[in-house]
Amino acid sequence: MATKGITNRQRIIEAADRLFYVRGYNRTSFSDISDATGLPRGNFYYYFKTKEDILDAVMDSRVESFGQMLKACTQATDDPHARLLAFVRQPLQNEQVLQYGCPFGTLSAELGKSPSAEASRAQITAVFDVLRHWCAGQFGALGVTPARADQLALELLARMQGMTLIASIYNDREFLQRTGAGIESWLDEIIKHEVQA
Amino acid sequence: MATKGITNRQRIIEAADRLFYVRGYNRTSFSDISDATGLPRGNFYYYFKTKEDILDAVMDSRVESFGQMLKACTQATDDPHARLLAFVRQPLQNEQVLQYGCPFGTLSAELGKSPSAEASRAQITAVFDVLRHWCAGQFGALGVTPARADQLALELLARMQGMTLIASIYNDREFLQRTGAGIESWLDEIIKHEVQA
DNA sequence: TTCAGACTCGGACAATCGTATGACTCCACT
DNA sequence: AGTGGAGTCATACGATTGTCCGAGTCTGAA
Repeated sequence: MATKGITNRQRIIEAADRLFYVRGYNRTSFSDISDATGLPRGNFYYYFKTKEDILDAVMDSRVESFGQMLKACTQATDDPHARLLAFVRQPLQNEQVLQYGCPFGTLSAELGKSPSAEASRAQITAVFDVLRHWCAGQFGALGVTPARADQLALELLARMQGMTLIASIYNDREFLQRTGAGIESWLDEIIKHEVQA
Repeated sequence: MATKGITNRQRIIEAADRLFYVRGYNRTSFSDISDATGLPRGNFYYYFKTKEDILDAVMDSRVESFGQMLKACTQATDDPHARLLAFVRQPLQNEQVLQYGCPFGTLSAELGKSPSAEASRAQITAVFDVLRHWCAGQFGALGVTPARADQLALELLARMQGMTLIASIYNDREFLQRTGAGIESWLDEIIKHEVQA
C-alpha cells in the first residue's frame, strides 16, 4: 500500500533536493525532476499539489538532515566548545560546499526575493533558527548569558555563511580552510575572554 | 539619433537592475521589465539580443556604481584605515540591504548555480575582484605584504557578506549595526597588530 | 473471485517564457 | 523633396512552464 508510494515520494524529494541545490529552485523544472527520477511529470501531482509543496518537503528534509548533523555534534562530546568546533568543521569537509555553497544560505538568498514572501520567509527563518538555537545552546552551556549566547550564535552563522559564499564564488579551497581555522581561533578567543572557568 | 535610444536603453537597464535585485534574475521576465518601463516587450530585442545581455549590462552598471562608491571612499581621505571604515559602513546605511541583501552577493548565489556557468562565474568573480583589489590596496597601503593584504581583503568581504545575508534573513537591523561595529573593531585589531607605525 | 483504493502512467491544458520579425514613425542630411 | 537609418510598436512564433486529469495497473482485504 503506502510502501511503494512513500518510496517514490522519497525519490522525488531526493532528486528535487539535489537539483534545487545544484541548479537553484527557480531554474529547476518538473521536467528536470522527471528526468532525474525517471518518474513521469504527471505523477508528481499525486504526491505534491504544487511545486512549492515539493520545496516544503525538501526543506523539511534538509532541516532533518541538519538536525542529525547537530545531533552527531552534540553526542560526540560533552564539551560545548568541542561541539562548536565540530560544527564549524562540518562545511570544511564537504566538497560540494565549495561548488554550490551552503544548502540553506543559497536557498535563503534565492527565496528571500519573493513578491509577498511571507510563507517562504517564515520557513527560512525557521530553518536558520534550528542552527541558531543549537549554537546559542552551546554558548549558553559555556556560561554566557542567554542574550549574549544568541548574539554569538548569530555572529557564528554569519561568519560561516560569508565564508562559504566567498569560497564558492572563487572556488577557493585554501580560503575555506584558512577562514575555517580563523573562526576556530575566534571561538577560542571568545571562550578565553567571556567564559569564567 | 542615438540620444533617445540611449535613454530608453538606460531605462531598461535601470528597471532590470531594480527587478533583478528585488525579485531575482530568474524570476524576472521580459513582461515584468515591460510593465516597469512602459516599453513594449518586443522593443528589448532592439537593444539586447538575449536576456543574458541585459544581465551583462546590469552587472556593468552595478560594477560602475560600486566603482564610484569606492572612488568616493578613496577620495574622502588619505588614510587607508579610514577608507576601509567608510567602505564597511556603506551597507549599514543602505536600507534595502536589510530587505534584499547585497546586490552582488545575492546575485552571485543565484548565478553560481548554472549548468555550465563558465561565463557567469567569470563575470561574478570579476565583479568581486573589483572590491577585493580595492580592499587589498588599502591593506597594502597600511604596510602589510601583498599576499597578506589579499587575504585580509577576502576575509573582510566574507564577513560583510555573512553579515548582510543573516541580517536580511532575519530582517534584523540591530544585528546589522552590531556586526558592522564588530567588523570595525576587527579592523582596528588588525591594524594594531599587523601594522608597524 | 471480486472489488475498493493506492498507485502509475502518458498526455494535454492554458499560460507564460524568451525570442524574433515586419511594418511603422520620426528626424538628420543631401 | 526625398532618402536612409535609428528607433518604436504590435504581434506572434515555438518551446517550456506548472498544473491537472482520465484511464489504467496492481494489491490486499472481504
